[in-house]
Amino acid sequence: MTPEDSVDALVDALVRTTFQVTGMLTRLGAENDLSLTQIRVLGILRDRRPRLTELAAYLGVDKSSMSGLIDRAERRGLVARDRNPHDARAVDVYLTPAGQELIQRLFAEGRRALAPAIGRLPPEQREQLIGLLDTVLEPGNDQ
Amino acid sequence: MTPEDSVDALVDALVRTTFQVTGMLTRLGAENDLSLTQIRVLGILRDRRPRLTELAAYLGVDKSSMSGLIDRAERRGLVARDRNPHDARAVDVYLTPAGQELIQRLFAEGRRALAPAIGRLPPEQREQLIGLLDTVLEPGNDQ
DNA sequence: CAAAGGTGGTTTGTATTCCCAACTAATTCG
DNA sequence: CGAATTAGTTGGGAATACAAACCACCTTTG
Repeated sequence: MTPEDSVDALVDALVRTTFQVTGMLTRLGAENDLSLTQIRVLGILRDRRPRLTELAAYLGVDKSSMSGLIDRAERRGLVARDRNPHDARAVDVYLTPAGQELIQRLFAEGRRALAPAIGRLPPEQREQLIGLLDTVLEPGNDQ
Repeated sequence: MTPEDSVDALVDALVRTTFQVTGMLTRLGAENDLSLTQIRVLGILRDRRPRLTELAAYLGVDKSSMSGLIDRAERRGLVARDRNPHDARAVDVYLTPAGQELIQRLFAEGRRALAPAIGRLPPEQREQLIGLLDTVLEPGNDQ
């Protein structure tokens, strides 16, 4: 396998993994009245408090889409808005306790859904895989 | 790290990876007038010729959603329908040459977008990662 | 420091996506 | 053969998405 081939094969494997996990998340979301995008929003907010445009950029959607998305999530009591203290134009978004609880529950369900797949890997290989994924994704959104 | 912890950490890493790749795919799709779901459809059809309901189940959406989705993709000349020869109720979906060309181009763009991330991994670790991902996801859609 | 331009969000309008429920047609099973 | 299933489509209504227009606030510059 040449280095070029390994890039191709790895992109392929990453995309297939993504599709599989996305399918799982979509089903999980449907059971909880959440769209895939909403799940992604909650997942990102788990450990961040971005402004609205940052969130939109991270998710790859338009800021106007994000505005409505946050509207509905806010109406459901899952997230809240706050004016950014350093920039009066900006709006920070964060999880409410209810939102935190929900994402935590989803995460637990996700763990259960992925358990059979992960179980195919002995623990030491799991840690190896974690390390490799972390290396690949570390610096956040390049591009 | 206990085995239980490694499950948690791996789920986390897989989900974060999925979010990142999904963001990339969403942006890529937007540049080509494709929704994320349409990209997933094209991606699946790359090496399969499923019937409509299979496709819907795989993507985690309702078959009626899939019907319209295929309608629009068909109108754009990307996919085509064919009656299943063994079951007159069923409809097989497959990529047209134009669809094949498009998904190929998307794949190339995806490779370019992921290049900096993948570049952080030496070739032998890439192959290791490919192997691990294959092991985890091998048997297709369990659950 | 005031005007000009840039940036962050919201709103409006339109197309797409999605679920649900109802329906048709084909298959399977009793 | 008739009843129950299964595959797919259609129609209705909500959510999601982008683009464009807009307001408010920042930043830069003369």
